[in-house]
Amino acid sequence: MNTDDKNKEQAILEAAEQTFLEKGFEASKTTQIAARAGVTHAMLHYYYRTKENLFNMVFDQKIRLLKDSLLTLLENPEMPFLERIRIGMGAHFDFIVENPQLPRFVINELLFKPKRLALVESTLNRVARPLIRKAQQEIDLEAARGAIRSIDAVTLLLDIASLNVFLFFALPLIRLFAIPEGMSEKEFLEMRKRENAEIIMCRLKKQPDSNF
Amino acid sequence: MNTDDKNKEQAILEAAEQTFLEKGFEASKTTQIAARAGVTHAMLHYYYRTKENLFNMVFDQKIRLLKDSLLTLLENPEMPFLERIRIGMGAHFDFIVENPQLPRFVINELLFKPKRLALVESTLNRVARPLIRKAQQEIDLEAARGAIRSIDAVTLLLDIASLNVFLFFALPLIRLFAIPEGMSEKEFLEMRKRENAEIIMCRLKKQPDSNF
Amino acid sequence: MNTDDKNKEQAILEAAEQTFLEKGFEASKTTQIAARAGVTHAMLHYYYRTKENLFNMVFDQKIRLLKDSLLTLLENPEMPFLERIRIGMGAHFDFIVENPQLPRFVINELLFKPKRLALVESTLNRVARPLIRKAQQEIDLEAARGAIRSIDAVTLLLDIASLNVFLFFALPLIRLFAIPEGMSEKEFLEMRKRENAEIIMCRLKKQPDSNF
Amino acid sequence: MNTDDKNKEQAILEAAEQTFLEKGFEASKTTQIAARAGVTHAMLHYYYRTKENLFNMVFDQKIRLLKDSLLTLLENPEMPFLERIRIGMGAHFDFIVENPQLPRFVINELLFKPKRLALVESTLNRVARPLIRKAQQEIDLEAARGAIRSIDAVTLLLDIASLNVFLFFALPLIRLFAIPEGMSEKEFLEMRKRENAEIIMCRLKKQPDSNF
DNA sequence: TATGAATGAGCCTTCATTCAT
DNA sequence: AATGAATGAAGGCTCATTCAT
Repeated sequence: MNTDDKNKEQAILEAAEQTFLEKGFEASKTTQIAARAGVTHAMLHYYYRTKENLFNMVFDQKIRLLKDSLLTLLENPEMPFLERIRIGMGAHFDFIVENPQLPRFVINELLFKPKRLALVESTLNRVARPLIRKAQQEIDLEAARGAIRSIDAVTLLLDIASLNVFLFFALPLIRLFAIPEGMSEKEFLEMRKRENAEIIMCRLKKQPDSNF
Repeated sequence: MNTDDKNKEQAILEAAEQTFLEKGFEASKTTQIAARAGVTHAMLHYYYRTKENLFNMVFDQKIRLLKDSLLTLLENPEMPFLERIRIGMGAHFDFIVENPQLPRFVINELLFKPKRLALVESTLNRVARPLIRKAQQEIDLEAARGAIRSIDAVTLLLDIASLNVFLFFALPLIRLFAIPEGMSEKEFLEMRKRENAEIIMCRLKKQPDSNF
Repeated sequence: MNTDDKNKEQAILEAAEQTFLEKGFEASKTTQIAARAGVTHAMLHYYYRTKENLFNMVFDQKIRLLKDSLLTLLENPEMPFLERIRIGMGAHFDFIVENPQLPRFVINELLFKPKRLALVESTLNRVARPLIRKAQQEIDLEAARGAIRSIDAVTLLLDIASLNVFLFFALPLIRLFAIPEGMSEKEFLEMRKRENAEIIMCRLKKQPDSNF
Repeated sequence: MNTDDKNKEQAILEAAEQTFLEKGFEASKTTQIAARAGVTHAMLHYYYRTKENLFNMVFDQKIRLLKDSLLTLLENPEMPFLERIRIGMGAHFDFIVENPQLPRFVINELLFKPKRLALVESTLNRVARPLIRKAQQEIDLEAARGAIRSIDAVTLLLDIASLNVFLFFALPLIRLFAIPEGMSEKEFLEMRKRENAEIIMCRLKKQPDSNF
């Protein structure tokens, strides 16, 4: 297999990735993917046999990307806890900026397709549970020494994910009328990044009863 | 037209609604919708002519539902500002509990389909802009009298929506391993509702610089 | 059956007639005919059972009309032969003006549908052959007494029909660019009527050898 | 692509041509065309995409054929005017003998389909008008020098077309009972060819007033 | 490896016709 | 008599996949 072959195979994969991310499995057509990759339709099936198979390649790569990025985010550099959260949130946000179609893809093609979700369930249990347990331990430690309010780890992670991810679902709407005059989209996103971190900081910060 | 007849027409609409909400336009098949409704395939076309048309009926109803609920949420009962936010957030949350598939439907079929988004753009501009302006005025008033921190209205709304909506995207995942032992899903959602309100209250509350 | 009923039945027949004449059997739809007649689709089938049957009613009526008109044309008023030809041609021409869609209908639905043609073959033989024989006898008589050139009866009839009928096939084209400036379509048709008669007269007129 | 492949594509086109010529667009079914061509139904769509498209291929070719033949007919060999008319009429007649279904096809699918006629209107104006003008000039010249009676060019062309074309519409009828005993169809057509030319010659010939 | 050709299955839709009331 | 509802059959078309070369 020479470079050219690899290129073709890769071109198909990239065209498939773009198409699947944009439209999902059903609305994507192999003919169109092949055309986008600049190869014959038969070629696509020659390399990847079935649409399902091609989709799985893309899917697995995206899941791997997601897993890797999450693991990276949860790495433990020497840094105060809150600072690490703040940095981690920023990195998460930036990751989505780089992969803006990924959240929708994951939700539509993984979370809301029971069959596919079942396939990754065991992996999730194996990988996610320990991570969350570890995170909880650290949070408890911080709370115990009075650095932050006590909080459930899942709750915190969900808060962060909600703020960081949902923005990108709302973006097409926001573009229509909610970006302030004179502000570029990039600036808007920067502002949101700060806002999101701010909210989480505020949430974690030790404070008097929120009795108002 | 007796009850049975109406039932058939209605059954098709309901089957279509479920199917479209679950799978989106492309992945939904009229044959399958008809089967689900317990009618012949031709019957579906007899009542609704085309798949597109049937979809639009469902779509329009959902958009109307969304619009009505938003307007209700933004109504102005006699109540302190923060309390109104809290109540409104809860109502919003409850609305999604009742319509858990709606957010994904709106995102996939409206926000990420440029043609469809373009169709409602003018309506959005007409309806949403004034509401936001009004909200901003009120916020500014509250901030001026020192009741809350100053905040951009869009930012606040986006914060609220993010927290309330994204939860339901993550739910299939959460069900797998993140609901604490002994807690029902209902209890979990109740907890999240409080958490979301808490975060927003915290965000709005007047406080010293978050200099930690 | 009261007047109203008859009206409905008649309305269907008329709508069918128009539609079948315009578009032929296959391109005509019973739904459209019913709509055109202002009755429900089921009504049409209630009265006429099948599309085929409805078509036959229209068809038979048109064939009868055609036959009657031809018989009228070939009637034998007391008049010199050539004059009778001229008058008959004009009447034929006028008949087509009144039934401009009939020739195309007959050609498409009768002459070029072998099955249908077979159905009327025996009738034709019975009716047309004697008429032609009689015409030939008269022609031969006239020729014998030197009033006209000798001619085959079928040839003459075909000449006449060609000139009178084909004009109406060419009319859509003629309308586009061949009607002289300042001449109305009606005037154009009058001119053609005279021209056609002129040609036939010329053809029949006793003359020296056409050796040029 | 070997001979067989081309044959298949070609076979479809030929089957389509025959079917469309026989029945027109609406009454022709792609399934039937495919069967007639001896290929699967999907194959037809593989090569020609849509029925409309396949029809257009046939249609355009027929229009081209028609145009070319007309231009050939109007070519200007060195020959006396009347002789040229006679030769041209014969060629026209022979062209229809070779393409006996063409006139009906043109009338039904072009002249009586306003949309299609509109499509070619500009071409017609561009091509036909000058030709007619030129023909008129020549006629006027001949008339001026006393060689023929004066006549409108459109009138003459219509006379010729009527006689040559209509015959083929009447042919199914003529076959049934109007071909003289002992005469073959071929001989009959030869006779008609002469008759048609004779009539036009007679029409053009300088003569005393047709006052009989 | 590469590809044009080929196909079966399935989808959306229309339509003539029948049925129940 | 009248009609809304219902349906089987068929039509046009797409698409993932396979085959022959």
